[in-house]
Amino acid sequence: MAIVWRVTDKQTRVGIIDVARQAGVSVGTVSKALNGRGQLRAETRARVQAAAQALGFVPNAVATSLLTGRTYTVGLIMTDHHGRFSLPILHGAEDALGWDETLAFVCDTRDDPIREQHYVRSLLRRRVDGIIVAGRRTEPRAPLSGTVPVPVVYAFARSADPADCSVVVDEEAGAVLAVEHLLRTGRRRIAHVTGPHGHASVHARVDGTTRALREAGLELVGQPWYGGWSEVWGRFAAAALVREHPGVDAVFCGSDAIGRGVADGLRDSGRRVPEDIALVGVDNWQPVAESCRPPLTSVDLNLQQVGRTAGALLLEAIQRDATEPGVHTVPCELVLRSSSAPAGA
Amino acid sequence: MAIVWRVTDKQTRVGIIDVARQAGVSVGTVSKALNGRGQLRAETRARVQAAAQALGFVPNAVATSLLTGRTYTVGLIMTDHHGRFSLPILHGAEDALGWDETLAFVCDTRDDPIREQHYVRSLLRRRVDGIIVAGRRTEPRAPLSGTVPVPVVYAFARSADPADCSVVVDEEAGAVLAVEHLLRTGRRRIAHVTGPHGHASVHARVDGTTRALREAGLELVGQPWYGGWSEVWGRFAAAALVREHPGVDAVFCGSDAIGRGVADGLRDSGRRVPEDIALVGVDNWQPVAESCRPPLTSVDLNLQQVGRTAGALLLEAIQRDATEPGVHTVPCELVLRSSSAPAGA
DNA sequence: GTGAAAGCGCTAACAA
DNA sequence: TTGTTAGCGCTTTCAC
Repeated sequence: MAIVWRVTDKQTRVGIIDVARQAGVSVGTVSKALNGRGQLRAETRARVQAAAQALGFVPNAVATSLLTGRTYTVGLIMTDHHGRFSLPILHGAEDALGWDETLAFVCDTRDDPIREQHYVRSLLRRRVDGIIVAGRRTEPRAPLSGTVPVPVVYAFARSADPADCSVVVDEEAGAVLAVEHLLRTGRRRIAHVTGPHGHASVHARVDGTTRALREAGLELVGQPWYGGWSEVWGRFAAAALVREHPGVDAVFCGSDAIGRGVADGLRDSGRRVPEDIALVGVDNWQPVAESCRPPLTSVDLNLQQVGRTAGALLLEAIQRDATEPGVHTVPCELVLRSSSAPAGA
Repeated sequence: MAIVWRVTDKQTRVGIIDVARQAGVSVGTVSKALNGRGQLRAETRARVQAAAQALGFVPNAVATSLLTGRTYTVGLIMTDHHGRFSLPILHGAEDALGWDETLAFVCDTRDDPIREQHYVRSLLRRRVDGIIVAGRRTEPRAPLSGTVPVPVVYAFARSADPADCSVVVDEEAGAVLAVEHLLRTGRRRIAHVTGPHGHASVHARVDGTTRALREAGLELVGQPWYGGWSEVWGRFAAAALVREHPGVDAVFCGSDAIGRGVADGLRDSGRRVPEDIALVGVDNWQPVAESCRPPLTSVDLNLQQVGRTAGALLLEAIQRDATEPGVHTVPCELVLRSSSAPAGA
């Protein structure tokens, strides 16, 4: 970080001294007046405020931070460059942290651990009050490396260290939600088309699916169909599925993209959605779920709520100067669209 | 902004004084050693560095900023909450500004001018070196309100004030690119299905389309089809289009979503893409363009380049303490996929 | 009710 | 080659 010493620092910026001079008081008085502290005559307070206003005074938060040790900034480390997971988390965090109080540095690691380390150092040099680490996948991730003397909350992807504070989505319960909905609307022969073997999300959703079915005294139709996260995979799987299990009357899909692919594949195979086969996806990713034919019922991961919770935990940790360890879970929500309307309807 | 006065400020944080003590030198020497300035014996420099290392010293950028007047931070104001436009811009800007030097505060205005004003104030209080304002639509937008004593660069949506510095995409040239490609691959009866009347993007693309056709001595098939940005609109338009103009052999679509809808609509109407009708979209939005059947050729808006240019201009403005006024234009690029393969292929 | 002064952590001039 | 010191802009204690 090359430091440029400003030879002719623009003295145009008005400081508290200027306000003091203008108002005919001392800097201490200005500080008290502007921050509503201390015992001041109302008239004085008003005079100072008028002076600040007139001069266009903008307090220098850098100086305040140096003094108080708090910067009212946080770092958000994200690993999904498209922001589909991290932006909702950011919004939720802003809500919890007070968007008009705390500003967030957003750092996209582009999945490079070196880059991540650089960003953490950068954030710590700038004395952020805390850090939120937003994941792209839900497998536990390695905690930030090195000593991090500020609170850290992991969001979406939990930290592998249980002593850290993490906020995650209850993906298994989300799958249960989906399957129970299908059962409630009269479906009995339910298949599951999902993403790649080896993804934590995939397994959580498989577990939830089989559990919900078992509790209803049913079994999954066939094995889970593991593949990719893409529509192409969904289309392919749908064709194969109806060939192997012609009696299937519902498919719970591991993502909205898969769900949309399945919808198209089923239509190509001459099946009607939802009349013959009902569909539920995961993500509630609007551009996909709403363009699907028919629009796709989907499990919303509640990412904004994840962000809100993470923000709230971080705030508490900052104020108490200690992080609440453990994994905090946020429930999913089912968003109904026409792909899962009862067969009779 | 409530200030919390830390009664027991954690003295655990090691400062330059601690390093000085540890290394047996003065703070001035530590500063020089760590920043590679001044004339120091190599041995001293090494000793100081070792001490800093041992103590886990992380320099306090807040103090440096207070002194030098530069924070090495910028604000990114975004208005598209999903980040489809602003995140690529952010990435480009990071590249130009040096991601290991400058950190960005990301502020989502959620399309609320009040909120925007708050954010600007917040950024200015924190003494950001500059601000990038990323738009969601390409109509000129109102400049940031109030006095902004740092350089501002508008990206994607230009500022309505020509004295401001803006970086925009040459959307009209993008349309020309698309149409010329269709012409080059043997198409002659080209239609245009696009978004809502009244959007600057829509008009730029219509203009580019008609210009390219005129230059080839051709005319658009029918009128431009104005509608929405959605796939649903694309599907609807495609059906109507082939009814009204059965001879059409290509459609330039105002967005990838529209393009994908058109692809589906054409297939439903018994037309083959690209054999009977070629398709080109705009945005090069991967999830849509690649899932399209067939994958959609698309005009890439080069948003990352927009961000890079904006970042470079901002950096220059920061260093020279003056913004280069005017509108800087970034060209589009055509990304070929199978939807526009020659009819013969 | 208001002013004076110390000091947050650091850098750069200047003195030694 | 190294140490000393002033001061960035602000807040708070303490004296008045």
